[in-house]
Amino acid sequence: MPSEVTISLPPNFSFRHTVGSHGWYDLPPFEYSPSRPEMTYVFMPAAGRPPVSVSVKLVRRRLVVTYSADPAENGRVAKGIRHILRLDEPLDEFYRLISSDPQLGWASTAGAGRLLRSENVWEDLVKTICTTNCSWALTKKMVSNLVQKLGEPAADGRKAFPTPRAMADVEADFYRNEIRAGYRSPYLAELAQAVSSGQLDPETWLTSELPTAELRKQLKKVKGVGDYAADNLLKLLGRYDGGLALDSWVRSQFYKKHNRGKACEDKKVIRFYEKFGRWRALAVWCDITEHWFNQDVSRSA
DNA sequence: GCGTCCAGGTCTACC
DNA sequence: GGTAGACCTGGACGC
Repeated sequence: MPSEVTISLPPNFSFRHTVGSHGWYDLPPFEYSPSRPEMTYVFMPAAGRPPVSVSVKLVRRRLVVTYSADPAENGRVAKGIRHILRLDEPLDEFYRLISSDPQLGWASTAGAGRLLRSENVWEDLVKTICTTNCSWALTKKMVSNLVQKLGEPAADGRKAFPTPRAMADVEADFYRNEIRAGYRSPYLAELAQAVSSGQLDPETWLTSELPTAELRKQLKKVKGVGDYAADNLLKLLGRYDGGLALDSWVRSQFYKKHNRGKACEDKKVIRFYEKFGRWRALAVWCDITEHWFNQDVSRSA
């Protein structure tokens, strides 16, 4: 008999805009199909307990989370889902700022703007490194390999993202030959060692009181994390006042939408979103992903 | 089927 | 601080 926990939602929350906010839903241990609005995820083993595989569905403006584990896991599961879907993130100021904006008003109407994230910063950090300098297909391959080859299975057989310890237990050659991480292999091995040994604790970035520019410097100290990766991580940490996380795809979308298809310097992109102040990185993302949700921009859960 | 070229960010060495 | 070249993979392309 599966356990179940129900989670109430903030008024401006959209399930599909949050889960589908960026590509994370397409990477294990997430599973999601827009045509079947149910998200599954596997929480890592914790405190000697095995991974927990959860299924999340929207039922009458509430999230119903079912999982095959002891009901004593209710607290952890509910807290984890709130974190992943950013249910406690205050976006009222952002929505007020964009509500009358011709480009972004749709996002406040739709309840978009919450960017899906993993249960912890460690997982987001490794996945972000796997997005750099390669196609999305290769990112999927690397992350799938990590989960399949180093992740621990939950009761239903689905595997969690590997822990720092599990990743520290293998050599750089394993990442090169088995994960197909290429030149990122020594970066992943070094990162896993640092986190596993306690030398680096990415979770502290969530509550860091450092100014965003300083925190960005900290992130860039991790090998494999450059400008784009640091800015992407800052967004997942809830900091939207860093850089704009401009990669080739974001740039090409901007050129199409705002520059008659012609390439331009990043300075022009930055100027375009300046008016959104400390929300600029979130504004960029909402703007260039608008077409993903064009079929229905109502707050349809 | 094979070889070549290219795109994709980051690192390091160098200026 | 800015720049060039290397890193590695997989897809596209030509033969």
